[in-house]
Amino acid sequence: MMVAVRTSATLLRMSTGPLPTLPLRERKRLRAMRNIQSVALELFDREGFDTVTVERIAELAEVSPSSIYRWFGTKEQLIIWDEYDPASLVAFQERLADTEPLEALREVVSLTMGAAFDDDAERIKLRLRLAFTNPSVEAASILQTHEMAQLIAGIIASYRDSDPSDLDIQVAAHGFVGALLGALRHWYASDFTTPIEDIIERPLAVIEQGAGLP
Amino acid sequence: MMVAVRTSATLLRMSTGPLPTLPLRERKRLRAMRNIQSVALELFDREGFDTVTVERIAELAEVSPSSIYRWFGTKEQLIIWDEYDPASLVAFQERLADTEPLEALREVVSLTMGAAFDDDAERIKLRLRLAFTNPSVEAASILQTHEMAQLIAGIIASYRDSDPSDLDIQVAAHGFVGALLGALRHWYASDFTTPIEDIIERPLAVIEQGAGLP
DNA sequence: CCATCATATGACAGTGACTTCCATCTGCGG
DNA sequence: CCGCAGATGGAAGTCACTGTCATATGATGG
Repeated sequence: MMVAVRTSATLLRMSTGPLPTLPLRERKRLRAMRNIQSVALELFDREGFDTVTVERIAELAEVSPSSIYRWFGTKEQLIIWDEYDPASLVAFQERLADTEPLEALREVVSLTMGAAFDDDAERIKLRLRLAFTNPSVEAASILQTHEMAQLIAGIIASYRDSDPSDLDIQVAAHGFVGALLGALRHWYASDFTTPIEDIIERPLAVIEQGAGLP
Repeated sequence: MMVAVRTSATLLRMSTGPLPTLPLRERKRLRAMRNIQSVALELFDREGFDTVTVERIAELAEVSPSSIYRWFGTKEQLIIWDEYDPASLVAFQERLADTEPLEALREVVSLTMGAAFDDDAERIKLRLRLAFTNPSVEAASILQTHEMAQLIAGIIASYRDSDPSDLDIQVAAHGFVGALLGALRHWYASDFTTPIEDIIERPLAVIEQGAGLP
């Protein structure tokens, strides 16, 4: 989440109905997960992340706690999880064939974050607010963005035919996601009034031209 | 830790004895904490972070688990905690009177990371390895660097007489610590063969001139 | 449409990090 | 040396998370 990237399939989707091609079992699980996340978000919003137990979410969503842990892994992922993340990753990797990494990143992130925000702005806001409000959720979010950085590092490395642990690449990848996280924090702090384009554009500009600070 | 910054007091210190000015009670607590951390690091190194329980660390260090939690807060902080961090922060803030923020950052971080590494290289290496190896410790480390970013953002903001949540400032601060974390990860991956100067210099260069990537 | 099989779910019993509370102890000032 | 404030240790409790296994349910071939 947070840096949620959506595939074109999502953009074409008009309603929130399930994709008809998926097996019945998968569809059921996704529907349950959507429901569980909704229940969890509402409870977290009303009573705070720490106060609400997973057991209570399970009761309200009418599933077993075991299933919640099997599907989401951790309590924090109830907020962080984004249904469309996997598909978005695929879309990003497809685009890499045509464009160079940073440009592909710009296009996909920009396009899909806008789409995600248009699609269900309130849910995105709530998730970001919860992420920046609670320390453990924040930690999980940050960790996730760092996994993204490692991913980007790997992609840039293969593009330049060098090693992912290369200093330049590490610094650029982590600098970017760090800056993106900072931009998202600003976005949240500004109550989402800053245009999305800026939120994407500035972190990329930092890598390309520097922050131009004092 | 990780971006450990040490005060000049530390640099002047020749042995590892306690500072004589501190009250007896504080000295005792610091001595206990040093010992607990040593015990913990050794156990984590030998048996893995998840396998070792806090209770067992408490037994070996001859303190109660209560005290460990009171002093360190979390199990992860047994690795992350750095005795000299608070004093280093003070040193950084003192230097801000003379120099502009980025330069002060460069000087203090460079000087003190070098000193820390010279002082007890093996301990630093071990802590970094544990931090980059175990997910929960990594999360805690990353969270700490983000607190550092917020701190830097605040300092730059007051220097430029603007708001800490300003987009430029947020992006620069988080970009820097993100890049620094990336550099540290590279440092660890290179088995600490990369010169420390580079580890500090590159992240700052990213902010000042960009990564110059593709 | 049904039997069979693979797989997913739910119930249960743990483990261990972390919190809270209180009795006890120990430096510290008079 | 005494009395006090604050620190420590001990015990009991909460809850996230993990394994295990019987049961249920969707997929598959007849």
